[in-house]
Amino acid sequence: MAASLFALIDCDNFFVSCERLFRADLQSRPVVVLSSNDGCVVSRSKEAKALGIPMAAPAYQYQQLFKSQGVVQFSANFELYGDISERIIHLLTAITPRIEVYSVDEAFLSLNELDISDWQAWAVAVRARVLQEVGMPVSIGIAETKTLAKIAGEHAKHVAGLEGVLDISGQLDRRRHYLSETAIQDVWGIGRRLGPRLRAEGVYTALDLARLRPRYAQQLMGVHGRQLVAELTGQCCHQLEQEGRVRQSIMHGRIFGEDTQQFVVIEAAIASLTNKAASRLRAERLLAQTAVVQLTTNRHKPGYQRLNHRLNFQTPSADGGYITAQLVAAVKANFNPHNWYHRVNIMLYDLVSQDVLQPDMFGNTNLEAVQSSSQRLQAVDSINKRYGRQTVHYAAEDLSNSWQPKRLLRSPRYTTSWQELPVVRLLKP
DNA sequence: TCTGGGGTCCTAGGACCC
DNA sequence: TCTGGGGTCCTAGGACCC
Repeated sequence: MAASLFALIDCDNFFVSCERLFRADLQSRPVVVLSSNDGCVVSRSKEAKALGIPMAAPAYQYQQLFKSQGVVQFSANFELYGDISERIIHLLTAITPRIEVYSVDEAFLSLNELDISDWQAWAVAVRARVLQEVGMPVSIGIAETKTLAKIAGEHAKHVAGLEGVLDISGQLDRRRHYLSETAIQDVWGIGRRLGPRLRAEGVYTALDLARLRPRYAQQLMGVHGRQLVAELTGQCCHQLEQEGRVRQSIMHGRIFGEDTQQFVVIEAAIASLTNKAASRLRAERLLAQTAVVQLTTNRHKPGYQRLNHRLNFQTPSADGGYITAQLVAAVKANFNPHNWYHRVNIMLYDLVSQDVLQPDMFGNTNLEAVQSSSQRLQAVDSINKRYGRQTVHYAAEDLSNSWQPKRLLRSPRYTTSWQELPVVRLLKP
């Protein structure tokens, strides 16, 4: 079997870089992007990192610093980020169809099929092309396994002189050097729990981890540990995953714009989030057999309360109206009007394809019920596709909008809304 | 006053079976 | 009074990712 070779393409400070695309004036200023409700910092420019603003910092604790240092803040603008992400994927797919879109700002490419002699030069060219055609700065790491490519990508981003590109394939000394320069908690798969546990065992760097006996690694970290050691020594455990994987769940949740004791506000939020999830189900030709609703108070305040309700459907469904009605009824029965509710989550599980609807033990699929609701839903979906999302929606979604998160600092949806296109002004000489 | 949202996978333990 | 061993399924919770 031929040895494997991967490239990781990773956008630099993705959300911030998206905002900068349309704001040339922000190129060298500190910029942060905030989560929904403008709660915490989810993306930071290099300059913002240098000011000591940590990832996930609660924005309210840093307002003073933002002000004194001239940090520019944005609310997350996911419409914009999604569109930029698609453009990059489109470009990379033209380079090779052997691509795994790992997240909104990262993709793995399988390089085995490409006939290239100088990977370093190739990566430099790819990087220049993404910058030229989309305007996005990226880093590229190349190695025999995904875990090693991630590590190479991290160093490509930070080590001066590398210019955003690092190939550590086929060079044991280089690989060892960069592994020894990688702190254990920066290894892909080592999080806030395993990091301290490993350090307590004397494992401080990726190189220390690579040298563990696989059995011992498995004892410490389960089967992941064993795979991690293999990946760090160049044995590929994680292949490229292209589309075709079946999705396990769909979840939508929101922290409310303001905490509430009113049932109608919660009903509106449930209706809206459930219908969003259900239309995603239909877009992927799936049906859910289980739905869960969780309603909670603020966990940062005393007297934290959770209401958790699970429903199993005899006939799998993608009918947002039906699922909403069930979930709303379940919440209503357990609703406590003295609580200040803070957040609601909707989850759809046990997904099956519409095409292989399983009959129950008596041979029934309730096909008629499914078909009549699916005709109605198809009509709704095609209207919304043509005239825009939410053109047709449930009245319950309009009962209140006070649950909707605040996005006071959102930039225009430059590339996805006709009303918000960027405007170019010509200055007279 | 103010602390995101959307996912996946593994494991331990209980219930139950023969 | 004695109190096995092997197996499956389900669930909750933990851990990780971006």
